[in-house]
Amino acid sequence: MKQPAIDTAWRGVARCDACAIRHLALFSDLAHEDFHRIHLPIDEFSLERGQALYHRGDTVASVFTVRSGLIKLVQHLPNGDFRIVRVLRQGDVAGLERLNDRPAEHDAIAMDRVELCRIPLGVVQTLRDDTPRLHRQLIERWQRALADADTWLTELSTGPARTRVARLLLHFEAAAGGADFFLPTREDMGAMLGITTESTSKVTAEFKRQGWLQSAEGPFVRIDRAALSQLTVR
Amino acid sequence: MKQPAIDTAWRGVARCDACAIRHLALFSDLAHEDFHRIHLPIDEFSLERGQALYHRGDTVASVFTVRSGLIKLVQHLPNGDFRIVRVLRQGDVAGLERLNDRPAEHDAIAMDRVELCRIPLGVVQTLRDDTPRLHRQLIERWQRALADADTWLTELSTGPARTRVARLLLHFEAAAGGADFFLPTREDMGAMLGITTESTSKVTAEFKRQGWLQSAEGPFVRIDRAALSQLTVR
DNA sequence: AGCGCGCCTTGAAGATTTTCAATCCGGCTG
DNA sequence: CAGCCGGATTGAAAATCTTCAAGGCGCGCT
Repeated sequence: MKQPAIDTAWRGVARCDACAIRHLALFSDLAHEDFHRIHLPIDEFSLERGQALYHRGDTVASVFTVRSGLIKLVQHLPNGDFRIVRVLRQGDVAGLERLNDRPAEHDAIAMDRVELCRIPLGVVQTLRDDTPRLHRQLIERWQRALADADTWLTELSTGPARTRVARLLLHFEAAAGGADFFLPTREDMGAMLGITTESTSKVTAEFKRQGWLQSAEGPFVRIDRAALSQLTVR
Repeated sequence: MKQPAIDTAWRGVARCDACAIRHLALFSDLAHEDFHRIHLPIDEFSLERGQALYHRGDTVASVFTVRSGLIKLVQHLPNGDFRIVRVLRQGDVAGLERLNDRPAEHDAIAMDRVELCRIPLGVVQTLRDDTPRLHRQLIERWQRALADADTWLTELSTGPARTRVARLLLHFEAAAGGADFFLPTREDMGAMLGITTESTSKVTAEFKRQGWLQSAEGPFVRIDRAALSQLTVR
């Protein structure tokens, strides 16, 4: 069996009760006491763009929460086609299915530099069974993942290319809270939208010409929300 | 708020411990004793094709398990487009999100005659918190729903129309255990695949001409698995 | 500075899909 | 039985996408 491709930047043991993104993370609802119930062998590490967190079929003994950056979940078809079925961002959990002892269902790949926490399955499973709060959090995650999946299908895989790209950009912007956001490669965008890299490029290039998509700091961009929303309607 | 559209054939109070599809249903793992822990005000009823089980935004106080027939979960876009994001069949649970107190996320519509059990939320919630077995079942359902969603995206919304239709037919056949299966309307198939009704019709008509899709008893059909699998590869 | 590499952009031709309109078909109704 | 209705099918033209190929551009490396 293929082993997970984690061989990278190990930052150290985490202190979850002092975590900067605790309000977003899996353990957000744990009470102070819960943290002391067990020793938490949780550590932080990071991946560079393109590195895999795990591959389909892997049976890693951990789940991961994303501290920063973006992780794409990729699913392949026998004929070589593939789709990005979801993108995980800050606070999301990768590898939820491992909690049910299923092998990983996707390839999980860093889209940019990503910081993560590795949480041993055992920790989550124990805490889950003991603390209803964590339990609720977990269900919550399932729900969110599913709602996301449906949205992708309905909004990002329906209609002509221009519409899809517009919706994707609006999504990213919304997810970033209206701020500038990271624009993935054309290939990745295409894989999210079910269109080719070239088509994606043609559309984004046009959006740029129209001034509806402008680059900002570094790899970030901003959009003309109103204009793109227009495209979405018709 | 819109009320659920159930006004139909009420069959009566169910006896879950004697249910014919118990091994598939939500309560499959409950022990005999569990059934006696509470009185189960669960009843059976049915919908005719086209009738709604609930609508997006409804806050029905029940979940439903499908005893027979097919339910489509439909999601609409502001511009009037829509996609079928999943199809529920025997043993599946409709309205899972209600367990988390979220309003329904889709329109749930009968695709043919459907028999259902209505299970009050309270019953599930109580049992869930008391019996780990039911609890595991529930998580299991979430997982399955999510895996389905991903499959739809990867297999049914990717590639040219012929390929998608072929994959859809293979899916249906597999879900029916290789037996003859119910072929939805072209419109519904189109909504699952993200293509127009006409395109769907053209492809299925061609498949019929090729003899890869033949009608069987009543509304049922059978397929040439090998031939359609071929289309899937390239 | 020169180069190579990875990704983006562009064009043109060809293939697919959508659109729009007409017909067809089976079943049901008056 | 004629007529009607809701799908299903078909065709032709127009709109979109994909394919294939050729540059470009920016950036890190030597």
